[in-house]
Amino acid sequence: MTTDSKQKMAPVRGMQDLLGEEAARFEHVVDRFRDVARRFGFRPVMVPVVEHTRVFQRTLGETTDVVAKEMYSFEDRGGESLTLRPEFTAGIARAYVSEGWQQFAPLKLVTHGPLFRYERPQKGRYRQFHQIDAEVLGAGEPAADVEIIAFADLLLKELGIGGVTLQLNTLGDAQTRTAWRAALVAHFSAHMEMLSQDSRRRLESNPLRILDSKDAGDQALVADAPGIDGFMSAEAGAFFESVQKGLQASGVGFVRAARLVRGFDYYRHTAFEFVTDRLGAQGTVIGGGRYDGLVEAMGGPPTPAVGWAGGIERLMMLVDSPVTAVIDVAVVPMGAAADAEAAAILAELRSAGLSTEQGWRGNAKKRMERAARSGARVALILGDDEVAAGTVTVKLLDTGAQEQVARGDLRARLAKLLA
RNA sequence: GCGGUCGUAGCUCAAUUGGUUAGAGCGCCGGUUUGUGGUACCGGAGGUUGCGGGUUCGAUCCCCGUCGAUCGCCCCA
Repeated sequence: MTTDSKQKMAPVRGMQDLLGEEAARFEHVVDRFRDVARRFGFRPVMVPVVEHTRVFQRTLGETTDVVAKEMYSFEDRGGESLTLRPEFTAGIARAYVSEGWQQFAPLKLVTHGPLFRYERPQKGRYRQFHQIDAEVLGAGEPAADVEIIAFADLLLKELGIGGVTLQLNTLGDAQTRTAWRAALVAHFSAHMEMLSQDSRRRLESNPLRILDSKDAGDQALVADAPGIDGFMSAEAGAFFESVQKGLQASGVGFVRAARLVRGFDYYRHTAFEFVTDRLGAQGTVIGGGRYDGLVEAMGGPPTPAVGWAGGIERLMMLVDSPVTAVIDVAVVPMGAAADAEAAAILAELRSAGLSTEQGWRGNAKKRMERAARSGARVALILGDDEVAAGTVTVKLLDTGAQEQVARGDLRARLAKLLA
């Protein structure tokens, strides 16, 4: 690439490098996710980043944008079509089938990692993005829906994210959804000339989507479109009722969003989104629902399932308290004898569970500067005098107070100071 | 994929309606102090103004293209 020789190296479009506070916030989101997952009894699952292209084609529905134009697909050296995963659910369902995980059902699983979609990047929307993901496989009870939504709700609380609303809806069972969909198509077809260009296309591909069109003209039509409640089967109605009662009992606040639908074909019953108005056009922070037909479509046994995914980049933008890495102790050795002693002290403190740092270069001033900047609470100054006397100078960096501590008493003294 | 705005040092931004050698703060490196930080003072490095082309005596500034960022649409976490 001779034309690139002058050009600075840059990340691929829509992919980003994170360092410092941003990287720390990313980790913070994942840490809280793991902790809350543990409390809800979810177990980790690992699935590949790459799948056979047909895994996503079959499950996402041929007409969705993700499959039609957003997949990172390529041929490997054997000529097989592979795809970088654009979402988690399909891969997990595939694993459930190919690994015979039905023997463990019901399974409560969590995972997180990178996903890829070839889209126009925007704030909170990237070509490589990251999600946290939770799934319950093999449970058709509304209590599973309640539990997994409560999980997301508690996570948002633990992250201190306010101003997020849980929007809840149902798509009913297969009959309900089919009947409702037919009624919507009839309604919108009757007013075809008033529909926006986009919505005319949706009428073919995904009529439910017209319901949350942002076009003002469409919204007028949507206002008197038939609601799902008129088509709900008794079973589907009872299911939704049960989910709502469970959420209320769990203290999870929500609003009914009758226009909320899901893009993917395999959703049934519960659909939900945690939305915010702080991220521009990308309002959804966590979204999910029930997908009872998916595993069967993958060639597995009929398996009810419910899950959600949350965008880590979006969540980190809403975490307002920055989390900074903290070092307990910074060691400042001066001179060759001190270097050896410092290595011994570092090994000891690290084994004892303290986070430690040491100045590698510069005079005492430079090393103290770095020690202060590392965020350390205590500096250990170690020179020829201390080595000879078998002591360490312990300095509290916030007050500046310092004292001589015998080498053998160091750990006990530090434990007291850092408590 | 479509439309709007933007692109100057590592970062945040200046540069009078097109005019000498493109500046500042922060950060970085060094010094005042080769055993003491968060303050102060002094000095230094660092830019083909995203990239390519055009107009002009002359372009950071005007025009076109391209790449990237950003906002909205589509779709979605």
